[in-house]
Amino acid sequence: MEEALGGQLSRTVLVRIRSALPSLRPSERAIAELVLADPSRAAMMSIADLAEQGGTSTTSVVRFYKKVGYSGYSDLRLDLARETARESLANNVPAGVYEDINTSDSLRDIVSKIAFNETMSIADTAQVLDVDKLAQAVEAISTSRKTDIFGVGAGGLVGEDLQQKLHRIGLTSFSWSDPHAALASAALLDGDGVAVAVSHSGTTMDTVDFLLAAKAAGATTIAVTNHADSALGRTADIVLSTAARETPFRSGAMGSRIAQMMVVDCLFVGVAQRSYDASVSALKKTHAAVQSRKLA
Amino acid sequence: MEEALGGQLSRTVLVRIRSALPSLRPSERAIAELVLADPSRAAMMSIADLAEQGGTSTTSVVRFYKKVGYSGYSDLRLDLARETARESLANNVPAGVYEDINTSDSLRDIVSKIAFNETMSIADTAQVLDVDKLAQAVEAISTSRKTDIFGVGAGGLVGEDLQQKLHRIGLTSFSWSDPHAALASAALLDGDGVAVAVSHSGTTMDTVDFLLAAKAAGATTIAVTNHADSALGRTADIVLSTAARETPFRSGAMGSRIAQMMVVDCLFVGVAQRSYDASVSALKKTHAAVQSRKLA
DNA sequence: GCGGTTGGGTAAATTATTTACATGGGCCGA
DNA sequence: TCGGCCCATGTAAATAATTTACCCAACCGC
Repeated sequence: MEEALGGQLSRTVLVRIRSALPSLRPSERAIAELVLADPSRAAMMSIADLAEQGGTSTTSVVRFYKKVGYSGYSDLRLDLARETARESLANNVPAGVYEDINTSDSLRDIVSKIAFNETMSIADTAQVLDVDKLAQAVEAISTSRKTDIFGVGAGGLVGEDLQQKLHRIGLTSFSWSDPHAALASAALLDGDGVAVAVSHSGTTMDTVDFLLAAKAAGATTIAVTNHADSALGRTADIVLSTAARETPFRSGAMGSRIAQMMVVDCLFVGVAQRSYDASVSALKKTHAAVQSRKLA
Repeated sequence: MEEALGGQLSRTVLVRIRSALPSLRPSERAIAELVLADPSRAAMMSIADLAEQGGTSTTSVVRFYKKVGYSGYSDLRLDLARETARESLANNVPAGVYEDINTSDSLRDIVSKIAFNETMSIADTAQVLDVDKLAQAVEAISTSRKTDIFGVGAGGLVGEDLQQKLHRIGLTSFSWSDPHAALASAALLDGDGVAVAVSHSGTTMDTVDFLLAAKAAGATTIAVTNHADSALGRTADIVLSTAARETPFRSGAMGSRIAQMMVVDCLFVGVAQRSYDASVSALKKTHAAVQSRKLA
């Protein structure tokens, strides 16, 4: 009973109550049984409620939770709430989220499946992402004079996102959507430049050509791709791997785009952190700049 | 917010707090931020504790939780406990992921924090997303003659993403980045048209103007925003709410963009599913079309 | 039947919460 | 620049919850 400490470390209230049961006196036991019968309801009752429903007094309720090991009633209450929340979650895993989306899915199913898929894409990518490589990429971009970014289709949007972000902390970067313009810019890079290519498959010719041009010009090349051993991956100096789940509606490219965004965010925050004060001040300025276009 | 009912049915406290944030007064917001910074700790604090730590008074704490939609403090407390229990189970969360990113974080920490933040943004959004509203939006877009999409900054990228997706299944849609062009196109909409606006805050003037123009022209208007009670939300016929976590590096807009993407994906898949065969065949064609630009 | 022990409760003390009301600072019109 | 008004916030009183102090009754062994 000496483990006061607020009770938050306690494992499983219900188990403790159950094991204390034999040592409880009748009126305390009545309370215990009430709690065990419906813990989530109990969590929402006051001491007085509990006492009344158990046909006893508030004092007995107090004695009950002290014997179970709590120093205060709200500690018990919170633990009860936590534990029931945990259990309801465990029973709540929506069936079939792994499957692809089909005609019989309700909109609710679709939302669940997409949420699951995208969540997993992020989690997997976080796991797969090589922090050393990320550090190299951060270093390269931070010290770069100019960063050219290229991707087509969905990858292009991710590239634009990175460009917007880098720009906002005062770095010079360009995101190209036209392959010719991208090639031209890449050709003008030098040893102080960086080229970033975004492609899920890593097989898009234009994207590979872009990195090749940048490499030929002497720049550091970075690839964001799901397939490190693709043409793109083999070309790049630094490969940042995504781990997207591309199940539902394959061509929607939902998981891959989310995973790429996540990598780009890490890249951005890593770069911003290296010059923290300058970045924060730049972000403040850029934020303030758009405030005039906002309503109250 | 009509779901008082003691709070036990409430979806995701943190989401509610976050979306109420802009409408809170400074001292209330201090409390809100304290809670968001460490919800599980907040669950164990009394009103007085919270007031003291927030440098304000108990009254402000009361006003805070009333605005967020709770009728009593213990309701909030319990929900906080439930939710943090759920989250810590969902992805046995490394310590400190709630905090903002700071100079002492390693790259590994950064990756963890971003992954957690984005994962939760998706999960929260999935929970908060109103399926009926989504169905209405899907219906409107599916039967629309033309869909105009507008957003600025990060919202613009999300809009482009939606445009690309709709286009790929053969629907006529445009994503505008220039506000004048957007207004012009919106003005030409009619009852068969749909306008989609993407804005986290819902307060960007250009975006609101765009929806107003579309509405005046007779089109169905859809808003994707974190703040349903913003100017944008009040303007739109259909509001699709996101529930982004905007903690780390606030202006990075990472959580909001991910959440918006997720909503857009649901919209897209919903629309695609309504005409499943046509969509799948269109997707095959568009996929095949870009194969020629790919390497073996 | 009498001291002591055990179970249980009443009511008072303490602490937490909610509500009512007061204050002060900023903004707008004159 | 002044006065009034409103908004944000706080102080303090009222209420409701909790915890503690203390009391009573039943039972048990002698």
